[in-house]
Amino acid sequence: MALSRISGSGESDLDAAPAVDRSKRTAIMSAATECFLEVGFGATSMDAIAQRAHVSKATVYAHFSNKEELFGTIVAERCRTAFGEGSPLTLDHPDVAAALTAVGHRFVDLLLSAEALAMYRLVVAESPRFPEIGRQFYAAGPERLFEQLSQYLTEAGRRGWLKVEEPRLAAGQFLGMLKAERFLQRILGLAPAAEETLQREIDAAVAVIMRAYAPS
Amino acid sequence: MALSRISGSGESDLDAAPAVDRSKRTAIMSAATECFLEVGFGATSMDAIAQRAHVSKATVYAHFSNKEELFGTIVAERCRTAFGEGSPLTLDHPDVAAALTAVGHRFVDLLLSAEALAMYRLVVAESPRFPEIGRQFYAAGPERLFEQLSQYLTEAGRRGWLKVEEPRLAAGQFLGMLKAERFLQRILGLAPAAEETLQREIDAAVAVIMRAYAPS
DNA sequence: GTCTATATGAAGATAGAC
DNA sequence: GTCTATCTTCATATAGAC
Repeated sequence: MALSRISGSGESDLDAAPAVDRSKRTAIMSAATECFLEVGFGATSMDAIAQRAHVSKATVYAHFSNKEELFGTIVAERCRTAFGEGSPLTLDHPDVAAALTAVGHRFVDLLLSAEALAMYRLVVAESPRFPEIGRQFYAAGPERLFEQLSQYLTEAGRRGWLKVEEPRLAAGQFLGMLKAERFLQRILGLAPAAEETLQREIDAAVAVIMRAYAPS
Repeated sequence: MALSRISGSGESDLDAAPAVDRSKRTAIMSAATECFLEVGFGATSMDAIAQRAHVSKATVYAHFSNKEELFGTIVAERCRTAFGEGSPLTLDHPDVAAALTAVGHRFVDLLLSAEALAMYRLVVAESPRFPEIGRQFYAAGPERLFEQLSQYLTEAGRRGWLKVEEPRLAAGQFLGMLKAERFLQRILGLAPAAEETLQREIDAAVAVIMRAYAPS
């Protein structure tokens, strides 16, 4: 947790006056992020945010005109950073099964992390009220992952390691198999599965893909 | 929907004994269900429920001691009924691919229905506050489906139609492949996929299972 | 049980001093 | 910009008549 460093998309070299401002603004966003992720939009009060940020409520309103804007700003910021900027998924590995296994582990770890679960819950709950955040979330997270894996599968197909006619679809199948059950169980608050169970499921998903898309 | 049938000046023709009480309670539950599914727990006011049920707010409190109890009652009731009592998934078909395709269609249709999406969103959003509903939802919905499909795969394996060592896992893989992307896109408010796209994905998922678990 | 009317409190947002 | 104090709205919940 503890997202302490929040700056906009650019480096503002003008750090003369807004020095204090920045620090308060950062504290507010940090506090608000925690509150929203913990109890959701509706149950988070501006009082609670101000209190956690060690700031008066009026100061919060000096930086964000209302609760919706604060929420939107935070989720947008979170979408840009939470999924990793570069995502160095080096998929040049010659062993397809090993590469898929590595991707699978990374995916499952990310997906089942407490922060990802909280973020997902928040976006799902509020996307009807804030249609934009659903779009942003999907584009920043799942979409990019699908795209990366899809490109890898395309390349693997080109080299004859696999026989995939629709890489995008195959990528969805692989990630879907990994997500199955476990994510749903966690998001609904059921007891988490054992580590070795997850390991087995990743291996099984890889095996299915390898068999189903084996070059004839 | 809108079960709210209010007999105006005391003309209860066909109804005999528990007329008044039941009818109000039913109207309240029906109205509350609609409200909760539409805007969620937090954004639903008891005033709105009373108004939609054509009942005073005090009457609502005469039947349910508070908002939480009303919510819990409704979701529990919904979990029991929404997923179908019998679920006549007749999986005795000799053609495995056809059977899986049928299951796939049913699953996808249910999953992408407006009501299922609303219910899912509600449960996901509120399960931290109401831990019990997450459990109930999973047991009544996904768990039963997994179990049914798992039993079918077990039987198919026994008859030599497939070679599945872990039916539960394979069931999860199949349903996970079907759920991939589309459900997420819908739950996040993105544009729905074309019908033919869904059809293709179901066929592709069936094909993967058939190839991966083909008897050697 | 059901209604009208109201108590109580919480939360979003603002006024005005510094 | 930042604070304290306050306004205003609205939602939960209840009181009391019928």
